[in-house]
Amino acid sequence: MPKISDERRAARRMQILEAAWRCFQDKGLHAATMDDIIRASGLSAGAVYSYFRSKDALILAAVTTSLSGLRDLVAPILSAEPPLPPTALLGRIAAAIDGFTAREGYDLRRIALLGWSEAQRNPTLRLAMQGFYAAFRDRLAEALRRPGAGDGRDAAAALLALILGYVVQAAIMGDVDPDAMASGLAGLAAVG
Amino acid sequence: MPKISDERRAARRMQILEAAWRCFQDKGLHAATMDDIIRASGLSAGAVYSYFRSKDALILAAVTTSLSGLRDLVAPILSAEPPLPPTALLGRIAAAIDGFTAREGYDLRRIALLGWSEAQRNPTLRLAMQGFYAAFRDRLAEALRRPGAGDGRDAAAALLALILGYVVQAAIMGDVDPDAMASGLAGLAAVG
Amino acid sequence: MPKISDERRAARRMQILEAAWRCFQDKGLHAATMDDIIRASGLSAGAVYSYFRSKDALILAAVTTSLSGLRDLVAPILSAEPPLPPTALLGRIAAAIDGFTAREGYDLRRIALLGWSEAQRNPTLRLAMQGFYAAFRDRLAEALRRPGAGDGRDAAAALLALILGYVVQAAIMGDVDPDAMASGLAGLAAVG
Amino acid sequence: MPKISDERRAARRMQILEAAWRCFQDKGLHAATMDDIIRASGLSAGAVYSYFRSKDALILAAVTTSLSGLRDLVAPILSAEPPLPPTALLGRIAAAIDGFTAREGYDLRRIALLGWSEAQRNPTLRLAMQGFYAAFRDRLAEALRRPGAGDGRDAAAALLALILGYVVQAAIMGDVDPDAMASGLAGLAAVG
DNA sequence: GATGAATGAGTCTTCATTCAT
DNA sequence: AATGAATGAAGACTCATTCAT
Repeated sequence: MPKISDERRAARRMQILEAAWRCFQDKGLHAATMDDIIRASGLSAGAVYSYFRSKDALILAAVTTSLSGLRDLVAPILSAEPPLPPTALLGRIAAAIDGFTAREGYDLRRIALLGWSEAQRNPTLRLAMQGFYAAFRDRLAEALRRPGAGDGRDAAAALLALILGYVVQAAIMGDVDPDAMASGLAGLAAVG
Repeated sequence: MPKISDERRAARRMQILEAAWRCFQDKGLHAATMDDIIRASGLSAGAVYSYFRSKDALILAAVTTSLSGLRDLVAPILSAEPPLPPTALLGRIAAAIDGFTAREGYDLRRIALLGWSEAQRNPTLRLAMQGFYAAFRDRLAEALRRPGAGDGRDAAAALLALILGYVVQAAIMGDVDPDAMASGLAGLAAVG
Repeated sequence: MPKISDERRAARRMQILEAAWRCFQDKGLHAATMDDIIRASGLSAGAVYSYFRSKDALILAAVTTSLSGLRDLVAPILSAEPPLPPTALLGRIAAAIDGFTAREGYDLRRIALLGWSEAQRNPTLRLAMQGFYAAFRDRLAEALRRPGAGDGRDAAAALLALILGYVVQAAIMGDVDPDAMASGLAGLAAVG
Repeated sequence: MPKISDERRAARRMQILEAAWRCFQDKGLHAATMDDIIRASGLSAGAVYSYFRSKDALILAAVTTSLSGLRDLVAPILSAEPPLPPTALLGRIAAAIDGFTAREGYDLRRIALLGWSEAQRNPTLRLAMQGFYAAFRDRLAEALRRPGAGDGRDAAAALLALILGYVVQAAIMGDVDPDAMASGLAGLAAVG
């Protein structure tokens, strides 16, 4: 076979990544075997390994790719004009996360939890995640900044916590939804 | 009279559990081997297996025990009289979580993330966690209930999200603290 | 099982080593698989790996153990009194090598060739071999030293070459014997 | 006229062979992968396989080609007139081997050791080597034959042993040289 | 009761070779 | 003719669990 086109390479890569997401979601990052993923991808072992050097590399790619997909989806919400209030921001972002999930056929919220867990023992992954979440928090701070108020740094940390905590509850409990979250934040503010 | 007193049995159990926490934190739930834990506990393989039927049972015990330790620590905060406002609740609970961690010499916040991940493929663990977090959220709802307001259910979900999200940020980023969280929530309310 | 006795451990180790010698001789160091050796040893994979950390470690042990067995066999020849002349030394040592081989049921001369080959890419093995042959050459030099003559250093290198070259010819050609070797050296001296 | 001239084919063949020598010397016959050799040769997999049917065929060619290169280099020494004495023969041949090595940029003495090792499990290679060394020993016997003496057969075996043993010591120890070898043989004769 | 050596199925990964383009 | 992506059968090694002593 002659050189393969870049598009075809990218398509194959995504094909493997989607197989990995499915397997990781079903069995977890460690219990999913490379053989599971290879079979699910429809390729051979050698082919998969020519796209990802190792299982760790595949895990890293699976997690960071889902993270950047999410970033792209959330970006327009953060730069809405005029800026959205925190409750709307929370509701919209949570809904976007749900939509991301629903669209692809596997629950990337669950992949996120797997990634956090893995980040504790995989330094490369940890760094990637730290970078991602730090940038995300910065963007939240910008979206929350108001003339005459502070830099929005703590508020951004709180809003990020709400988002992450939404993901955890969605993955573990399965009984939360974006609107409830937004109204819950409003309720907290009202009691406050 | 049994060969080994109940006290001694309980002490041994905790000795194994602490070894497991150390190993799990260092290497993750799957990468930590039973041999690692056995060695760290100072006992023999047979002894460890006489306390925990399997690695899964040990994982379950490690996670649920850390969860109930946390519950005991947080209980007084929830039943404070007069009831604390949400920001204070958040700040105090986050501080209690940090204290729990600091006191024992291993970071149970990290164990929590490992548990969430594992819960996705381990039904028993998932059920245990769902029960724990549902009860915790109920107690938060009680603590947030005010005469003339709603049942505090959504607010409790939001507050739980803030707490869980604090744990995630603490474990992954390491750059958040209880006070910042509390003031961030206040900031969100102010902007909102 | 309780702690195993040192004797039993040593016996098991030798059992594995002999299985390894057989397999290495039949297939070579790399073509012989751990599975071959495991099967030949009659033990389980885990048991074999509890005695030898890796295939490389097993190779190292197989080669160095055969080397030290040989050293023990040759020692008395080198310290014969009165000292033997070079031709006798060569004949006796070559015969001892043959005997070592014949006695054990596998041809350690062939293992030697495999070891030399492996030493080129395995630094640990190379160092072990350099140490062994340097010491052996020193002992040859002592055995060759005569009052009023030099230090026997070059002569020892030549005698070592004769021995090593004998091993090569025996392994590759199979048509040499100790006596022919000794008389050949005498012939060389006569022509010289 | 073929698409590619015979010259060009021969040049390509040598290009692959030299890549193979470099790789084999660095990593050994088995640890060197076809991919290593393909990359080192600068050709494509298909191209390399059009010159050598299999890795075994390439190994065979690499070893036998180096052997015949050596034979050509040594031939004039063996047919010197008047015939050289054994010590001179040994010194000159050892020096020629060193020169062969130095000239090409990779150490064919080491390739020889690899070949001996491989010959034990590769019958074709073993036959090729037996043929080569038998012929070489015959030529040594001729060169050693003197009127009124025996047929020089044993002496040739001893001289071949000295040469092979020189190669081993050079490859493993790296602390021998042709002159020391020659004077060592003289010393042996003197003590004898 | 306690020990820790042994088990062996299962994991990740490699690599000689082929063949569609 | 030439390319290099794809194949897939092995290979080395691990580790939860058991059970003879």
